[in-house]
Amino acid sequence: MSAERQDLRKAGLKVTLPRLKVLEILEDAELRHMSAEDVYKALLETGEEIGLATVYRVLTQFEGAGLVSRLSIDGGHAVFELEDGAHHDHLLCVKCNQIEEFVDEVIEQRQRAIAAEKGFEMTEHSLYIYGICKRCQAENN
Amino acid sequence: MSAERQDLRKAGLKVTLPRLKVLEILEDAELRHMSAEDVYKALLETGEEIGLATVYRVLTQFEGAGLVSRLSIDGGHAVFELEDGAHHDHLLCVKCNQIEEFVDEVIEQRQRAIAAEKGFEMTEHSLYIYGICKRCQAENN
DNA sequence: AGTGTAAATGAGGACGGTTTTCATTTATAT
DNA sequence: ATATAAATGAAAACCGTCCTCATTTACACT
Repeated sequence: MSAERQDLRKAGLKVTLPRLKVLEILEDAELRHMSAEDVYKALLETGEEIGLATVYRVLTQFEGAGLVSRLSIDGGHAVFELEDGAHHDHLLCVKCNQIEEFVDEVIEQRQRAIAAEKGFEMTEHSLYIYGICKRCQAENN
Repeated sequence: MSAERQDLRKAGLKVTLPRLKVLEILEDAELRHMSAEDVYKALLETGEEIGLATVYRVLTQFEGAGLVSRLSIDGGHAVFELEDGAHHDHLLCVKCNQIEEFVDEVIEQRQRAIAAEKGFEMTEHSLYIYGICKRCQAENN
């Protein structure tokens, strides 16, 4: 049994062709961050006839099962990434849309402190730094 | 000439009734953070017959003119707030949708440092802390 | 292996927030 | 006053996402 089949079983999901294929796409993609549309197109390219609605459903289930996490990029569509258990925040290039990840314990700590100060029971947070990546600066277009 | 008229002129916008009324709503509202729909409803309550499309247009123009800023809440609709020149981040209650503001210079600084480390020229950032506010915890519903 | 049953899928339409279109109205410069 | 460019209203278009429902599929149990 492949590793993907096991992952799905462990997540309590029936092993179906759409789920296997979506998981493969996410694992094999050179881009770690993909929108539902990206996954759909990648599936088409590999010759799989899987409906867009199914892609959305599967990604949402994967999110619920903890296999992927969903990022809500500023003002736009959702982007998914394979969950690796390690929390991190994101840095986005506003020109090429490349996404980098980072973790900063100082920021994490300050956030907890602020929530506590305000009397909030923090459930989660989202931090995005927007900017122009090194490569795009070099191309300065 | 009212202060609102001057604000609009200064922003390079023609002084029209819809723009004046939207600005008044934002200034007089007890809620500092309002969606386009909120503003639209508030206008109806004051007896102004201004179309929702116009509200969206006006808010977008105000954003471009620096009169308001737009928050992109996780997964949902946009929320607008009067711009007061002072940068701040937000803390949102996931139960009552109340929004609080905060500024933390340590976090600001760490963000700049992270962008620099990664070779990014930072243009902006967005930080939202989600949680349950004190009041909602007390009601524990 | 065969089969019943609940779950998953595909196709297309619905949906909600936001934006566009285009004909009509309005603010401002002259 | 009037010309003209800009702003507005109403309705339709849009876009990402989700739902509906008929059909297919995976899995549990003979």
